[in-house]
Amino acid sequence: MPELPEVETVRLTLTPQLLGRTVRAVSVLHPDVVAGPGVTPETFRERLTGATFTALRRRGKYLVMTLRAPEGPVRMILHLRMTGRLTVVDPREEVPKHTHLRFALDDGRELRFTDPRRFGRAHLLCGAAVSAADGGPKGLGTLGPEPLGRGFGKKELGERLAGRKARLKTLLLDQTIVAGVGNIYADETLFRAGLHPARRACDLDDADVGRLCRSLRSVLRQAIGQGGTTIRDYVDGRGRRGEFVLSLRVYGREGEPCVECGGPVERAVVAGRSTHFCPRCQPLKAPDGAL
DNA sequence: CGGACAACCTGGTTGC
DNA sequence: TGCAACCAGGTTGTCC
Repeated sequence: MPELPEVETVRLTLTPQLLGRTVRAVSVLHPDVVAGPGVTPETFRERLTGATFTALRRRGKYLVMTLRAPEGPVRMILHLRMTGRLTVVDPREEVPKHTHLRFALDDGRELRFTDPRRFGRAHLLCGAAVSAADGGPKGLGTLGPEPLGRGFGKKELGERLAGRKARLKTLLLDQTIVAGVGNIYADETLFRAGLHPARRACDLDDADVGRLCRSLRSVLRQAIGQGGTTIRDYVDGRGRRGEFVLSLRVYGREGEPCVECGGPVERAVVAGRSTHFCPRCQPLKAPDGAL
């Protein structure tokens, strides 16, 4: 599923293929996937036709594309949700089922957005709305800090978790605490930090927060280095699968031996999500004999 | 604030 | 072989 490392990989692989390219034609094959103030499939097509890609950025799980058009700047904000794919291909390639957007580019190639479950959205902002602070999809405005950002560290994470009674899994999935973490990287982070997913944030000591922060950042960085995680649907902007799936230590490994202690990895529902962990390496309570 | 749950969707898997 | 039930999970919204 596209989480921060997958969206970052899509951004990295699309950037050289899109920067400086001009959109020659746009097809909206399903009206539900376009969104934004007053945006219809017709205005979406009109505003993007003739526009040139000038920047691709990422914020949390959102991909933010800025374009320059004769009528002024345009911003397209995409969220892939669960099964969204964004790829640049040869237009002669067969158009897959559930392709909702097609952008013909001036170099003869084509940007496609494909999403079987149709949860993903392409949000369009034009003119003054591009620079407005409150523009774009709701979730974008309330995002917490970027976990790989320069200012982010143990101190900031600790402040955001301070006094919270909710479970760690819940808070890692909360995009207003920290941006970009989903089910896979929440589980992988907690395993590497040796913290049980159902632990209450307010119970953590200083060292726990430090390990949580370091684990979060190292897991995300390593996953970006391996092109993200492909369980089933995810591919990058060139159609390649993510290799971090080979580095997963608990996600999807229910019943298999823990890579640290050899005990079986367990699965439980925490925060309404399938949650994978090693009960021995991630104890909920301190072992007997500890102070 | 915290937690539970439904809704949005389709495809894949499981169980009978 | 067929078919129904269930599950996957990011986000929003509702309710207690």
